[in-house]
Amino acid sequence: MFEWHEKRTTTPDGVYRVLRAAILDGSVPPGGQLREAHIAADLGISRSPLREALTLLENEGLVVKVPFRGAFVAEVSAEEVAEIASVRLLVEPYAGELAADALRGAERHRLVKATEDLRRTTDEDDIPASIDAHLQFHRLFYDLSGHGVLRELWGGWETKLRLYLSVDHRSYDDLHEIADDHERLAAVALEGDVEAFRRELAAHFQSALSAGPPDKET
Amino acid sequence: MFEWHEKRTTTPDGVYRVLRAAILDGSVPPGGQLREAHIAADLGISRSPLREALTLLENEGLVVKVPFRGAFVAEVSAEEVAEIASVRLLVEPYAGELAADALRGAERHRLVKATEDLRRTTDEDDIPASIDAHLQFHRLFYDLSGHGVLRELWGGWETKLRLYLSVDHRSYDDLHEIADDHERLAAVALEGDVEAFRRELAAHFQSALSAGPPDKET
DNA sequence: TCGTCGTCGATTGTCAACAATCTAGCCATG
DNA sequence: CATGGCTAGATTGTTGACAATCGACGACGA
Repeated sequence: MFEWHEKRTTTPDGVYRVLRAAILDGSVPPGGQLREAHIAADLGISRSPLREALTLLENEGLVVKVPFRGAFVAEVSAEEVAEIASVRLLVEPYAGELAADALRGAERHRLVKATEDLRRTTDEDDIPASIDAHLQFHRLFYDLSGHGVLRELWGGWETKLRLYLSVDHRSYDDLHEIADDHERLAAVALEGDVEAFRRELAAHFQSALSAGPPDKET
Repeated sequence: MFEWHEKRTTTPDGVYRVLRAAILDGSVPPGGQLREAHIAADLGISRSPLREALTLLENEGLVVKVPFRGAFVAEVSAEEVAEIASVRLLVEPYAGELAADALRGAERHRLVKATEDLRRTTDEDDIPASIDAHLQFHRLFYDLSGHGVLRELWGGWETKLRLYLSVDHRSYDDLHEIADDHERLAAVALEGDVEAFRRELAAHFQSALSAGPPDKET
């Protein structure tokens, strides 16, 4: 039922990665229950390391544990994504500013590659790959900012965003527009124009979210 | 060696709170090792829930676990505090803006109380209480912002800041100045002047950090 | 027929023992 | 005397079994 067939993880926190991958791949649907005994048996390990991995995932916000009820994969709401976007609008331009030197210099090829990947995957309508490329693009600024807290911040958001995007493809109505957005973002980032970066980012969120939430169901 | 004598926590995540309190109280110095068997015996519980609590604390950044070596309480560096400050400078004014309505309205008394607490505790040179009041003051903006992600952000920072402040009192050379800073902060927050808030906050960090790091030891 | 209560099965939380690993001290050796 | 390997103790990681709790099914009574 899971897909660790290749890596055959031993026990430490590789379990964590396996579960995370399974959740993000959609092998376990949001709201679905994660039964410890079953998973532990499948992975050929005991429940202790599994519980540890579940605790990790709970802190990351990917699963919700209810006492004596079990662990369920979280459902990321459009509201939460919007909240994350509102904070990203504040910090991501700063990350871009800090990363500007690296982007213009030795690491420029990574930005170019990320942009090209996003363009190619959207052209091919390869949604999963485009999500990867999309997240990789934004991650770049945090990675190259040389700012540990910023990097940590993005790490906490990326999984949630990936889960949301994997489930909810509505925001991907117009893939080409997304590629356009990011080419403009890359351009202003290279220029080092923080304010323009913020504007482009806001526009990007606008187009993504406007396509987005249909109507509240909860 | 620990101080759960009052609450007599059973087992769930109360262990987590006990350990956290012990670390923040300085009962276990930064860098000190947390031996599972010993702690479990002291608390009268097994190692399983204890390990879970340690995992929680590791994610929170309060302890660092090295495989087969043990768990050690983290040492928060001045650099990390500075990084947190640089991000707070971006998001805290936003939190204040979102909280402005509540602060001017029904929840105004909480801001007044926090400001008074900070003034009183600094006047009395009660350092631990002033740290509480100080953190409580800033937390207020995040709490009242009605923004889940912002609140979560602050929650992740507060423990680290508290640990840093508990150990490193250098930034508390001039307690009165800190009280002054926050009275100005409260004033501009009530006015709803975001840019002024940002300036006051920057000045606050400036005065705190300039007093701060003596010289690198790591 | 509907509501309530008790029991059963399933699942999570906890415990104590076993295996794997690391550090410290000692002894032999160059 | 310094250095290398080795053994012993301590500590963490893992396992399987036991206890506590919850939800659901079914019987009973109004």
